[in-house]
Amino acid sequence: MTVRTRIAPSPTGAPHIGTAYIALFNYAFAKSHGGQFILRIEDTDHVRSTAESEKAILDSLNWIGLQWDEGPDVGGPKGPYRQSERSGLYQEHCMSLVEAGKAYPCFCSSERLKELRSQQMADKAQFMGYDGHCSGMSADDASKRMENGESYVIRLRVPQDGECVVQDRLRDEIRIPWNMVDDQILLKTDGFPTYHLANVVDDHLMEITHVIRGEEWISSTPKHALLYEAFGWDPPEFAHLPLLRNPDKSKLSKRKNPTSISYYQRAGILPEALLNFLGLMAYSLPDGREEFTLNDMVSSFDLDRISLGGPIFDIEKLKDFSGRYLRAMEPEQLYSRLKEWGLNETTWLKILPLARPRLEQLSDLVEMSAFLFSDRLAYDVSELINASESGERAVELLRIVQWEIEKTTCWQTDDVKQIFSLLSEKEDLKLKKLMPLFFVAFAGSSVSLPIFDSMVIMGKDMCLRRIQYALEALAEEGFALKGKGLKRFTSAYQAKYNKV
RNA sequence: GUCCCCAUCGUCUAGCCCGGUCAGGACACCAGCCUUUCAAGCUGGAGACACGGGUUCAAAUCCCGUUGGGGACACCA
Repeated sequence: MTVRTRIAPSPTGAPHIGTAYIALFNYAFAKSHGGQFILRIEDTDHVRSTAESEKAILDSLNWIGLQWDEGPDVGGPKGPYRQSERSGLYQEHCMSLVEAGKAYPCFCSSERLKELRSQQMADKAQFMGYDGHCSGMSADDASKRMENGESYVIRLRVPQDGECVVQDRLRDEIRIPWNMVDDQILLKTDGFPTYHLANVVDDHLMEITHVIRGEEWISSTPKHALLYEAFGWDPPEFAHLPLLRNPDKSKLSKRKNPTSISYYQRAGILPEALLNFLGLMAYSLPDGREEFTLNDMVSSFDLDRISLGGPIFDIEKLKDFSGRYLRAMEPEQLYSRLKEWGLNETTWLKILPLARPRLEQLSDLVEMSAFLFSDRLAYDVSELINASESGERAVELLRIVQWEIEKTTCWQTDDVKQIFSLLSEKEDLKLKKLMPLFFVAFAGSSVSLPIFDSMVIMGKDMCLRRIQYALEALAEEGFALKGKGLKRFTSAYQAKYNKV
């Protein structure tokens, strides 16, 4: 039996550093056993999935140096590798479960479910989840209602009592009482599968032998185990990796840390250093070496050496690693990496039209454009505060723009401009009044190159990071939104900006 | 709240499975050396077995409990 592992990202946002981390271990495990590593796109959430995001994920994983044997771009014998192109498969499989009585149609409205949930919350119920309202319906009744065109979902029939024993490669067996598991939706109203169904069907059909994924999945593993059993399939071996954490130990999140791989790319972290560093998270080579290549890791890889404490993603140490790799390069090599990174003709030709009207000496150019290549700017906090009505107001405006940037999927000058036009309109402030703050936040000075174009050159992730840096600088001076104030501001923002 | 997972320097970790070396390394920090400065480099320093009970001649290591942290509880993955 050849080992086959997979990474199954969902294309619903910026490529996440955690995806690369999980992918790395899947890759290392498969390759160390002479097996295959597969990339599958889990785009069953058709509302949130985008083609841009899918592309960004593939690009990022490629950038970091991970290559898959099968995937949507390279093809393979078990394709298609995009779940949206496999809908028929899930429906067939799901209906076979219904016929066998292992799943059932449910006609409950989302209103009823919402009510149920808030009731459970209010009662502080021990069990939160579906109450099995439709589970006892006769097959006749159900098919009648389906024929009548009523919308429905298909739910998995989960045992009422007893416990599910899950084998985890990295832990002892995990026992979860069945009454903690609710009748999971398998097929949504739109006919698309949920993660649980699609994942199990695909892992089986793609002959995945080892499911190496994040710890967040432990509690839904019983559903997956039950599905394998219902289909009469042998389950793969499960290994749940500890989650990457923020410095405050919570699960790594973009609110508290840059999580997008493309940010690290823009910031000039070397991909081999990032990969090396990720290999140090929850893992160590048997010989204790800290600097290693992907091949080094593969050749000595031992999944059982994973340590289970959730590692904090420490950017300082990542920078140190990047520095080691950089310093080891010959100047020629360094120069070519610099060009590859972005210090090249293409970039300069984008910058020059912006800089030209402002030039007196050629030498002006370097200072003028330095911020486009920087990571963290040396902020003068008083400038940040003075560029707005007050420190508090600066924080609010930066926050709004942060949220608005996150919402955009396109990143051309017009898209950027639109963000600020909206802000100007909603906040009833002229752009001239509004923009100084953002000049300082993005460029480090209220006098700079045209900011919308500059933002496009820097890229969305770097812009987001600059806001974070500016917010940090303001927080050091005591200007911050947190706790209840943040909550109140967030809902006010949503009411104001999210008009549908 | 309920269920589940986890627990060695501030951080990443070695050691744990198979009890017995001053608990080892790396980042960060501090000091010295080198150096026109800084960085890098080199040398040194400070810094951890969460707590309480067992088992044992002996516990970071095995067992139980407590505490702490984290995750999950969606027609998201």
